[in-house]
Amino acid sequence: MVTIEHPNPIGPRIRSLRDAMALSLRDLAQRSGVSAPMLSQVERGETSPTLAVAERIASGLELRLSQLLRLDEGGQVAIVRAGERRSGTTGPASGHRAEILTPPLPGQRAELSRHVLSAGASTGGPGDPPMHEPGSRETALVQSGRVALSIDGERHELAAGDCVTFDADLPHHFENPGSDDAILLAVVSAGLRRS
Amino acid sequence: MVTIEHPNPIGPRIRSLRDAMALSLRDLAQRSGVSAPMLSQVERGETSPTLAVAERIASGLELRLSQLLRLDEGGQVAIVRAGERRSGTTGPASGHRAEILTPPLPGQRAELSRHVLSAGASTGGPGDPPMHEPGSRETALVQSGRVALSIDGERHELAAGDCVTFDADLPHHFENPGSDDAILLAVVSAGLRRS
DNA sequence: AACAAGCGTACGCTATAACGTACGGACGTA
DNA sequence: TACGTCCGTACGTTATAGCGTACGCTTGTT
Repeated sequence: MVTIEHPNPIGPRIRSLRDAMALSLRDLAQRSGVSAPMLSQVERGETSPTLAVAERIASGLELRLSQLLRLDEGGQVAIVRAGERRSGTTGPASGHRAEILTPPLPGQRAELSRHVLSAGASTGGPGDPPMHEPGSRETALVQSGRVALSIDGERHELAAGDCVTFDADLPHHFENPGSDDAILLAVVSAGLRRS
Repeated sequence: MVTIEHPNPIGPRIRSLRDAMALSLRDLAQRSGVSAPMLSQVERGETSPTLAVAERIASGLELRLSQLLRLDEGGQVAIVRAGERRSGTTGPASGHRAEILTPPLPGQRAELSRHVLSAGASTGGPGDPPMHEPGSRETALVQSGRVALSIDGERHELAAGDCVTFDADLPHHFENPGSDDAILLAVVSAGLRRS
């Protein structure tokens, strides 16, 4: 009999939960409505049960199926420590320093980054192409200093504490017209529709 | 072909997510490695896929299977309306002050808020229901002080500059174990679109 | 109007899930 | 030692998952 491999090895988890509840295969079969031989095959990884059966097994273990699955999903909390930030893209001859604060997870819904602009520095130029995919939105919070956002042919002055939200797929850049460093936190949300 | 009834009608959910992503059955088939006719049967409730196939379908929709299942688990999520957050003080005998920095625009993709926790204060308690809709994710940046995140039965210690990302639809809260105020910026990404 | 492309689903076939029965081993009791 | 009970798993059978092919419908283009 071949062992089926699938990303979430639910079988050992079911067995350990069953043992913790001091149940035999026949006990759990009675509670869940799934046959004992079937439970044995699932626990040993010999077969992949259907969702309908898996829900019954979870119910026999007094869990919802999503809870049962989550027990084997490690690492869904991702912490990026202060010293582990990734450097972002910065403009040429820059004065623009960027750090990405969120982890590089696949399917990450929003990216948080921190930007420092020296006096006179800019995140890009008027002719730069948009750096984000269609449909994405950006929110930027000015933590200190002053910045000007140029987008869609308009210039917007922002002071510390101001928060701006705009379509990130339009050409845009920030610049620091002041004499001190400006610090920005930027949140970019993935576009609504992606192909 | 008889329609199979099972407790979690995942089929319509898959179809609405697929539509929201503007994918055809053949598109999703390519992304997930599950055949288009099979996807059609699953969406129409004609068959219960195995866990192995269900995980591949979820992956094609850029979700973990537990996330996909949670979307249809009614009664597990209580949503706190924006108006309640905007009052600025939440939690009993609080010491927790919150400000929402992003505008209340319809269809807002990510919400940015700032939280101040006094020494010993907490954003909620262990028994609180989850505050965000299924599928949403949260990123929190500790700007100053220290906080502990409790989620899914685990506690994570965070220092100034640390950034944590997690499933916001699971019950969670932050607390300040230190002797000084802690300041958090939180980004919550909109959950998946629902019909 | 004719044609092509894309779509969702019907159908037939194969592989496997899921069950019921029965086996062998371990353990407890007389 | 012999017997009964409980356990997990092997095996054969049936039901169904899962695939590939092809159909009919809709839409867009020429």
